[in-house]
Amino acid sequence: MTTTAERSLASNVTKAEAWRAYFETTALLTTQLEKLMKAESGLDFGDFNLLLVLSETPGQRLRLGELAKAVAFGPGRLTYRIDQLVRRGLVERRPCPEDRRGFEAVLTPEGHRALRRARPLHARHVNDLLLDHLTDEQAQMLLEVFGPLRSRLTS
Amino acid sequence: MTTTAERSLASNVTKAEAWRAYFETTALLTTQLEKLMKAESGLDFGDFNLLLVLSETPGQRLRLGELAKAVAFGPGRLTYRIDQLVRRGLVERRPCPEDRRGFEAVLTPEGHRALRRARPLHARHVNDLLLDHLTDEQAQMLLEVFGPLRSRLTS
DNA sequence: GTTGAGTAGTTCAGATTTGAAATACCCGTG
DNA sequence: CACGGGTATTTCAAATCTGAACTACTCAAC
Repeated sequence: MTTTAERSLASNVTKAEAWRAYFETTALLTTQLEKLMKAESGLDFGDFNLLLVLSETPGQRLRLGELAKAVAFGPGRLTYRIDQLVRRGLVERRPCPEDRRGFEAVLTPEGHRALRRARPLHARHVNDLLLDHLTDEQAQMLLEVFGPLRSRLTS
Repeated sequence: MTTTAERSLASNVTKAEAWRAYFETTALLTTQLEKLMKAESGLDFGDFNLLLVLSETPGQRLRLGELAKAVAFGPGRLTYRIDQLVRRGLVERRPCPEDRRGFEAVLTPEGHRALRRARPLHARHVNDLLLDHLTDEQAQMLLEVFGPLRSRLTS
């Protein structure tokens, strides 16, 4: 027979294993993806995600704070990264009219081109490493797990 | 009617969304976990994982290279981190008898204690942030997705 | 045993990240 | 309009990470 306590214990064991698998594998996955991306396009993961977020926003512009939240960067890190992108001409830093404390990052045409070049590489690697190995149900489940989690963590 | 092409397109869209949710949420999650861990125990994520891996190994010792693989650290990074841990007395670096090029990291009693202290904190946060929100089926699925992926990436 | 290709770890310089101030501005209240 | 607490971003030093040499050793072939 299986008691409630035993069932809940078994569940916790599975959950612990799930955490380990998820956590350790994610480290491997992002490491490898990062390496591939940096080697093949000139954009590392951080660059790519910043440009991606910008590209999806109306006017391809975003307040620095919003951008920071979107990619989970602290303020110092964001300033540094944006400086880098500005120096490379992929992004413009422009003072914000409504709030003189603020700035917005604007995707430049170069930035757009760089993103366009990098995107298929990125997609290919993500497919190769992860998505092609997922059933539709698994993908659905990932969405159901991480979507709500994102809201919870963001709020 | 739904053609094969349309179905596969829909599937790819879901998969792309799943990737975004997974990837972005993981960044948020690890950031917050890192912050909580560092604040409450003296161990950050890297320390914790190194000690954890060591603690699970027979004799609580492991060749540096193995350890590096286990936590997905490059060689320079591992040397740096192990130095840190040695300095704090949590790990001992000991020459390897069978191979004079090599060293093994050994968990010290202090290291064991530090891990013992940190573990419940870690578990609590992981539960709060993620595991408590998962159904058993979802946990099972995470295991089924990331377990094989780990093997694939490790090999 | 000498040579030479390969492996384990370290070192070092440069790049990036962190965390804690510092600066400039916003906004509500008196 | 002056005050003061809050927000947006930058700055700076210290910590950490990366990648490319470099050192010391192994192992197999000659």
